[in-house]
Amino acid sequence: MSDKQHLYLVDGSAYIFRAYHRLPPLTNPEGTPVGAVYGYTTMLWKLAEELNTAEGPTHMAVILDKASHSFRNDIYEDYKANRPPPPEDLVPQFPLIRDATRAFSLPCIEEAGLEADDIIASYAREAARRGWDVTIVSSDKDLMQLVGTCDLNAEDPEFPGGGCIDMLDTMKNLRIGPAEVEEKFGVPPEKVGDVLALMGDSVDNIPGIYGVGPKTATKLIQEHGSLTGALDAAPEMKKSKLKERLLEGREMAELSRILVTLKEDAPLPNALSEFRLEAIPSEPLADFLSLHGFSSLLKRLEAGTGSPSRKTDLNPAKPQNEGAEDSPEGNSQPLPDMPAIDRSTYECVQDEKRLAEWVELAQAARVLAVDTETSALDAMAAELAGISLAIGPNQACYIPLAHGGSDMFAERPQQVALKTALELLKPLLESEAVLKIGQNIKYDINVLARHDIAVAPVDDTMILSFDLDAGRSLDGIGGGHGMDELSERHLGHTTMKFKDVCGTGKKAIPFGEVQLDKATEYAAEDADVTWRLWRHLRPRLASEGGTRIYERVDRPLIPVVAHMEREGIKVDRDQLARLSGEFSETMAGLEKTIHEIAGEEFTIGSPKQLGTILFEKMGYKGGRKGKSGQYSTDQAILERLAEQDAPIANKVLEWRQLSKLKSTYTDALQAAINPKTGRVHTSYSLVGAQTGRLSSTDPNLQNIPIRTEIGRQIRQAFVPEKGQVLLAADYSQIELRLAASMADVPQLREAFAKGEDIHARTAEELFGMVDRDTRSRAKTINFAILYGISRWGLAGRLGVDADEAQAMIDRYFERFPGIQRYIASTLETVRERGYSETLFGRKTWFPRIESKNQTERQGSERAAINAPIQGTCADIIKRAMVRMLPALENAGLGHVRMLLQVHDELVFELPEDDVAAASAVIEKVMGEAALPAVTLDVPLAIEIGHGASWDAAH
DNA sequence: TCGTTCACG
DNA sequence: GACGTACGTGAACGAG
Repeated sequence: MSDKQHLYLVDGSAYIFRAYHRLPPLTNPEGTPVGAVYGYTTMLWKLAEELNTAEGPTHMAVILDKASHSFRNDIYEDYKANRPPPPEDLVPQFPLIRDATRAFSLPCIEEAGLEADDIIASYAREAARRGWDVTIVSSDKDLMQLVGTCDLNAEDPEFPGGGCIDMLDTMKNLRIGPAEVEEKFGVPPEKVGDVLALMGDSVDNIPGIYGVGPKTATKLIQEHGSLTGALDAAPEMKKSKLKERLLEGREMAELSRILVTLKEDAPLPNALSEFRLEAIPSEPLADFLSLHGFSSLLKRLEAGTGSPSRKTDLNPAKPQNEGAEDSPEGNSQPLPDMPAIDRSTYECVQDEKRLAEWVELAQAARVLAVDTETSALDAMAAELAGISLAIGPNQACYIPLAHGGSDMFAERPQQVALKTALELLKPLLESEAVLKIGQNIKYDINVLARHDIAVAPVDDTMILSFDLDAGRSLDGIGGGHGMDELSERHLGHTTMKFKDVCGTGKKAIPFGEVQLDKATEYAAEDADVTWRLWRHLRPRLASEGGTRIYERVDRPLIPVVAHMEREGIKVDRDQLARLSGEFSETMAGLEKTIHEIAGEEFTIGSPKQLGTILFEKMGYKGGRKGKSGQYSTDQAILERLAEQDAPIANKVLEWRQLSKLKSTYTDALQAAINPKTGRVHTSYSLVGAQTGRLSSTDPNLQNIPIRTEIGRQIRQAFVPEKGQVLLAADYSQIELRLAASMADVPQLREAFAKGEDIHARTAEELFGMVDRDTRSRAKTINFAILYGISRWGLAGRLGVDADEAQAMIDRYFERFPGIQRYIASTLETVRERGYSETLFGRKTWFPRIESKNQTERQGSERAAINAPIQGTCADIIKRAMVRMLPALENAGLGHVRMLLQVHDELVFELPEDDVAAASAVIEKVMGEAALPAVTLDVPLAIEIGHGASWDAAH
């Protein structure tokens, strides 16, 4: 449909307020503030660039608010009465907004007595009625009422098809369609007005009903269908605050309903056809840009790159990475052999005979999706509530095992006894001949391991997704590999949500208290979806080159990491409690001193209050910073103040350190001790970091203090069992070694081969001499290289100006040309293919690598330079972990326990007498972990220590 | 829920 | 000359 019209309506007034608060206070050469104007101009530029895409606008107009008085004030005089006057330095920018709009040769619409929202609504409806698509460029929630497809207009033969209305939030780069609206409000767009009327709006001074916020408002509309429905139902509600408020507030709600209703039939001052976009003439635009000193845009305009103009023929647009995050190519075809998900087909297995039949069916199927339902999220503490199985699409069941037991059930429902069920399932779950598929199956492995079932072999859809698509979806929780998201993306199916089954917050119930019919629908669907995802993702491994990393690294790692989590690590509760006490005391003293110095009491932990005290009350210099307009009070700033003889700064720093250590470590770790095992069991995420690293949560054991003396006391609380020691083995300088090998830097390779001090060698190369200062600078530069260098970043770190930093970078590249070649070729490959690759073939996608947003693009570039190095390091230690326990076993050291992984370090627990023998095995396995798949040009050196605590092992 | 700060590699 | 600083994480806290 190349003749489809697409109208963009830009909500200019709303935009400039956001731009004003988001951008630094720039001024033009004449000294007029133009920050918001600049933001507005770049936004129009961005939209204009979309002219060239198939999705882009064919028509565009900017709508502005003309005056503060509108017809709503005639109805309700307090409408928008709470609005503070616009900030002083924004006022002179309003007229410039019109200039900017004209500079783009775009029509600019404003009408007295009507707000921008009403004009937008009226144009949007008119255009959609004609079958045009409409995009409203705004994030105003009131406008979300308009989103959706217009009904076909059967009575109007001239315009038979309805167009779609959606929204675009250019700041967040988000498209808002009906699904997003429903996600935000819990109701479809046409009912958004009802929700808004109930909740009111303090900014516009729309009263709503007192005490009703978004949550309650949504619930009321969901339950009663409409505002009137909810208000009418109030007298029948059971006695409650809510009921009273609804009864009392009825009038206010009805008034609010009128205020939030958009006027959709306002007379239109211009015909839609006048909004037709052609190429944007560059002279007025160039004049405007140069007048206000927007020289980067001017340069782009002159260079013709990104010059906004509509091409006459729409080339079939080549796939744009930017838009690809929610639909990786080749993923969207429906799977022809799969029927739609039908929850009514799921079976609840409540007797032994039926369970035995299912086991037999699964044995025959050879592929089985498994999901365990439990009372909590902690695999080491949660109780098993039931198990679901799936052997094909819509062939799924739920086996309740511990449902009922509270008074929510009249009587405990019929179910197979836990012990009997597990006996029947054990041979199936342990059968070499049956592949068990799970979504994050490490969790199920651990839950079932506590019932003496060793689930194997396994496949994991979450990890399949990670190995195929890491980095491709940048949004969402779970890194974009959660089941709900995968189901949506690959199956086009919206799953039942856990919170709809178990509730949320205080009212949440454990899964075992869910009624069986509902529990079956939810649990069996999870298994069904998992099975389908596997069918979809697994074949992609082979066709997209994911087999190597999945089969050789990540899949074998699952049982290994599961085992480490079950082992846990002992912590000395008394030692932690003692530290907590000490920290509290010291903090109390510091707090007193700080308050005395400040001359008043305040919350030291509040950066906002602290900033006010330091920079306003006490008058220290160090200005405001950051996008929120708040004073920054971070470590670097406080250290600078301390140097300027601000005694309070050091006290605050010390207080901060103790506060952090106490709340994050000494207190939290005590609470994390598992009462059954007496140890702390972290949970590792295998998809936690885009680069392939693990991450650790609940508690995070990958960030236990080590850098300061006081922090190290916490490490001392990590201890072995009696008669044993902790042993820590870490890769020395592994990322630099990998860089030297991958980028081919002969001097560094040679230094590593000889076991030289690598930073000293770098200093020698760069500065021709080695002393403390040059070595330290060299070290900083070495790390900067690993992270993707920028001269500003390096300048900041070294305390030199950008020119000097640039000179050092030039020097570095001159001495080590391999590094420069590596960076260039890595970026080239990533731009071409969209992803980076480790030596072992792990892909990380960078959808923003060609972003037109400079900050975003440069950020992606730095990440893309770092990813192959960090990722290769992750691959190597993962391979070592997979081989470690069998190697120890072979050496007669089967009782050595591997407890923790911290990116380049492994921690073990073993009898003191075995340290020498185990060290030899550990060093060999870690040192040779890349082989035979990859031969590095540098040796991997391992440092090993042991002792009576984790601290002592270093 | 978001932003800030800070613990680690 | 603008970005407001290097890469990758997770937890706690205050504030709205």
